[in-house]
Amino acid sequence: MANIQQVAKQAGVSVATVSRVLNGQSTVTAKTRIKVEDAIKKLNYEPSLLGRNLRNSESRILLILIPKIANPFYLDIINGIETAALSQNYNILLCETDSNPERENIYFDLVRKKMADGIISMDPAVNIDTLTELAERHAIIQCSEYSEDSGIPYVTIDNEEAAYRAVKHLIKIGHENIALINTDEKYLYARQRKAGYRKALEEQNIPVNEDNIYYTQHLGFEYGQHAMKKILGSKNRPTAVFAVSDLLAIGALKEINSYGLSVPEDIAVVGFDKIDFSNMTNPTLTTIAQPMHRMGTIAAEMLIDKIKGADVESIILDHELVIRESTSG
Amino acid sequence: MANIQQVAKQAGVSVATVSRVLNGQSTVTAKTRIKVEDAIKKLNYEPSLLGRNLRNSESRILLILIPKIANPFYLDIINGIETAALSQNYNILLCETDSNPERENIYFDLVRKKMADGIISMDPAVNIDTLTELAERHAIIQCSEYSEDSGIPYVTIDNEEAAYRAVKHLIKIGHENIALINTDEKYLYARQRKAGYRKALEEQNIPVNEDNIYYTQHLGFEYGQHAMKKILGSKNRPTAVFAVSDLLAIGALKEINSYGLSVPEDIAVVGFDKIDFSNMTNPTLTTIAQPMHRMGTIAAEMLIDKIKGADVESIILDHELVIRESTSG
DNA sequence: GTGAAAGCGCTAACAG
DNA sequence: CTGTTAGCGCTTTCAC
Repeated sequence: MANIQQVAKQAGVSVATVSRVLNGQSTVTAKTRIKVEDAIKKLNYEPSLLGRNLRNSESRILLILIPKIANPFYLDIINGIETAALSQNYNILLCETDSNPERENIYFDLVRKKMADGIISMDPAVNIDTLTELAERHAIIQCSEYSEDSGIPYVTIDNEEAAYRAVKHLIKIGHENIALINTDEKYLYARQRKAGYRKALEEQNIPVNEDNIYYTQHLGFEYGQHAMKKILGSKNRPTAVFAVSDLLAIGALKEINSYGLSVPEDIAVVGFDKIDFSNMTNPTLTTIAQPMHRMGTIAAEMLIDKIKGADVESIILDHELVIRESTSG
Repeated sequence: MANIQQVAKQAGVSVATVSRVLNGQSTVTAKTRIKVEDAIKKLNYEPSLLGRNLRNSESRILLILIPKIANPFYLDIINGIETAALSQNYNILLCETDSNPERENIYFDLVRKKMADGIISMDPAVNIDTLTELAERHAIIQCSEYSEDSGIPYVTIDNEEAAYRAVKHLIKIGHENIALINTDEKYLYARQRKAGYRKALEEQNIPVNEDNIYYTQHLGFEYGQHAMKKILGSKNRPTAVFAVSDLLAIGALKEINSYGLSVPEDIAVVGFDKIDFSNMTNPTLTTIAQPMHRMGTIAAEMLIDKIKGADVESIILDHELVIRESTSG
């Protein structure tokens, strides 16, 4: 494997000149350039990023922190990040924390040790104190889930407003007894979406019944199934369900079917996220669409700006209610 | 940000000694060690991997090449790879090629330029010539999908045998008119699974009807739906379907439901892969389980061995037929 | 327009 | 047991 010295010798120039050609600097004569390019070709030379990165004190690697790769919610965001990153010559390291602090720390270490230039955190369970501390000396952006107090710039949607619209839609088509399947309120989005649910009900003077609010520990499909089982067994069975994630909603859907009831005739269902599978269920799922891809590209651009030393402002993006079969007979 | 020199000065020792402490070498006095550790703490020092990696001529990064992150098939394998990699202090760069040669080349360049130490390729659409050429100078392992000719070590299952068992199961429960939903035969696994399908039929003297074999361009859900639509419209409607991927099978399931027929009463369905969602459908899907996680850890271990210069042998792992509702009324 | 030389931060061979 | 020093491969000033 040739290095820059051997190329220089082969071309009969100095390493500085080879470096100039490599970096496309225009201060090189056409003639010299050709000589160098020939030598590169002849030796099959590839510049080492290890050398370059050390010299430039950068790794050109971006960390993405997510709790679970398996959660389809992140897919489009990741794609957006990747597109933006690649276009600026950055690569992304996808880090699944599994909500495990040890794993998280392995990845934090990567930026502490300069193997990564910055972090996009999408993990609701991230240790926000450590993240905040890290943000003092490193570039960090929060995406989707965030903590206002941390002072770390974020890009997200208005979760309260989105949940409000979802529930308002259910009310508009005639429902009053609406259950909420929420996750643990330690997560900001859970609190925000619940607030939206409350707001929609209260606005129509429908009393908020705490018994109608169900909490799950995780976002998995089975948890939605489980919550729905409880709902179906309750005394005053709701006629509609709003779940704070599609995965939960799809679980609910399945449980309703197994129970012998129909969606939306007996019970209407609304999800949140518009994951791919929300279109594959029977019936298809009414849900809230977030501009995932855009959120990703914006997060990446914010991060890269921050790495370059720029000041970066938080952004709130638009969302959309997608009405499908699960709320329209 | 302190460097090793400043730590050495602070501790009143040489950089070599600091390096020894960092790397846990036992040739350092307890007293000196303490001095160094104190200095490290005091300066909040973190060793730079950029420097270390250049010096060691390694990046400790492993590339994983997959066509689509969104394909749930890869999730567990990736998890397995990650577990094995992390335990040996490697990190993984998840590379989605989108079956796009340009993207692929960006990632290949990463190993050419020493920013990655090796590749685990799971992309059936990979440019095998380039990969083979790359394998001359770099560590590469094929996982799941492979090319025998390339000479690159692989870990996979016996696709023909697995498909054979799946179809045999359908025959055993009474089916004779069995359709196959396959993908493009440019992929080895497609050819192998079809061979298994043939073998099972021929073994029972059931003639193989080419009209019963349907091809899809991609592995997506919609393609399964589409293929099933054709099958339902055929003159001599099959009573069972074997799809070479769960995604296709789930699409077929949905189409059958929309058509007003029942699974498995009217048509039995078998998939392949045992992705998480195969358990969320109604009815749940009979499918072939591959030891994904193990396949991942083995692939990672093979790759790391290869990076270290060892000789590595290909491995074929066991699979399992998981019988669920879609084939048992 | 090109070259010489310093240095990014680290490890390891060698000497003592 | 510890220090001196060379060098991993590259970029970038500073001279000429």
